[in-house]
Amino acid sequence: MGESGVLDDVFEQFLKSTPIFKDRNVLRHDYIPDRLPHREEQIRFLGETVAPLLKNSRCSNVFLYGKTGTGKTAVTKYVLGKLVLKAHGLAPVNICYVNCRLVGTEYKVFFNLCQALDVKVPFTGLSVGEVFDRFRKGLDSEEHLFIIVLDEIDVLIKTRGDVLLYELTRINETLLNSKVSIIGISNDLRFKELLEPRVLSSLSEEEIVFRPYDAAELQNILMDRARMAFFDGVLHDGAVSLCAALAAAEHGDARRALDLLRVAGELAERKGEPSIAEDHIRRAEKRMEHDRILEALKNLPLHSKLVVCGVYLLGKVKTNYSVTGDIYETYRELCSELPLSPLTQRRVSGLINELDVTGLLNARIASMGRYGRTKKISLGIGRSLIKEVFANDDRIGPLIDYAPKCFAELSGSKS
DNA sequence: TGTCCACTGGAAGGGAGGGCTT
DNA sequence: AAGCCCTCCCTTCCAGTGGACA
Repeated sequence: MGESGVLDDVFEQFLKSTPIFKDRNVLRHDYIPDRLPHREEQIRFLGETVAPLLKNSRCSNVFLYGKTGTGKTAVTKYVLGKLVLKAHGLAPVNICYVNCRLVGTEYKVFFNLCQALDVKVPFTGLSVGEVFDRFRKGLDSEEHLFIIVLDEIDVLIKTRGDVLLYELTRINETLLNSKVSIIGISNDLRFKELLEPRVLSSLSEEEIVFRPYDAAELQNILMDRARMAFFDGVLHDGAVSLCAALAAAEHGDARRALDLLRVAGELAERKGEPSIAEDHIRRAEKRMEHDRILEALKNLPLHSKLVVCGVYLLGKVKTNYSVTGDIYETYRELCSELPLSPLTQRRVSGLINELDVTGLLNARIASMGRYGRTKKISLGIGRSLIKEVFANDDRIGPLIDYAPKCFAELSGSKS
């Protein structure tokens, strides 16, 4: 059978199969539904807080916190969406939503704020102070009620300190025509401790806490969405329960629950199966974890890949763990194979820490007494996964079966 | 009990890449 | 074009450290 024959079969099977999805967009996490079950209280509170804008006065700054997938972003977008509709013709309400983690630096946050006001700034080159001044001028050139939503605000503070927030919380003192309110959203509850007291008190004039959903609540949310996403009778009750239970175990993350449901649906669809059962959910879970790691590994910078590759190769020779020094030696060898000039050990040590945070490696510092103090490092993921990704990598591929010279005698004695 | 290893992690600074003002 | 000033990524330097060993 030729390739086109195979494809014909695929398409035919797809067309013949019972349709699963009515509307799969409903399960994406940027979708904001008309109803947000179990968040009525937060919606009302946020609504009450921003309502003064409708009468042309500034609203209090609000600080929302809770773990990922507890509905902070959804509630914010939902309420602000309604507010903008309501304010039309009444008050010059303007909103800028910034995700600090995606945006990255303080500079880029202001860059985004300027764009929201149609103020032109280059994407690099200016001092932060300069961009801030332009933002302020742009803002005050006409009357604005400006709401700044800083999502994942904790990321910004951890990398850059709170200068930005300090400036922003004080900006109203220098504005004549406009008023600014800030909605801060944080996943990290410890975030408040990192903040200067003045900034904290002005930022959290109001506070809203988002508790994790429990399994029953997640189940309601899933049912709600599933009704819109799937055709009737496609989704087994058991599948919903399992999905809710899995997500509840992982700190009540609704986003994850919805992802599971969507992937499970896609698995069933691809197999041409008429319904989604518990087994699909389980397979979806495995699949998502697998994909997540694959993606993370693929997108690593070259030097980080080499470090992971070094740990992988050492793992063949040594059981358990390796230490920084060994990994650095191996890494240097790999560099000279490519060839590529190696980074310093200090930097590699930093890379190892970064990889530890993402979970690709496990690193913990250990003191070996007379034999110094170092990090014990092992792979955080399956070896087959690494081989799979690196074998298809242009630069790393040829190194995947390399035998580190510095540990040749070890590998020899082992085999 | 003190020594001393093999690092760790903070701090400062360099230079590449970018864009500003004049 | 010259002179500045940013950010980002990296290097260099160095004081600090937990615990096995003498």
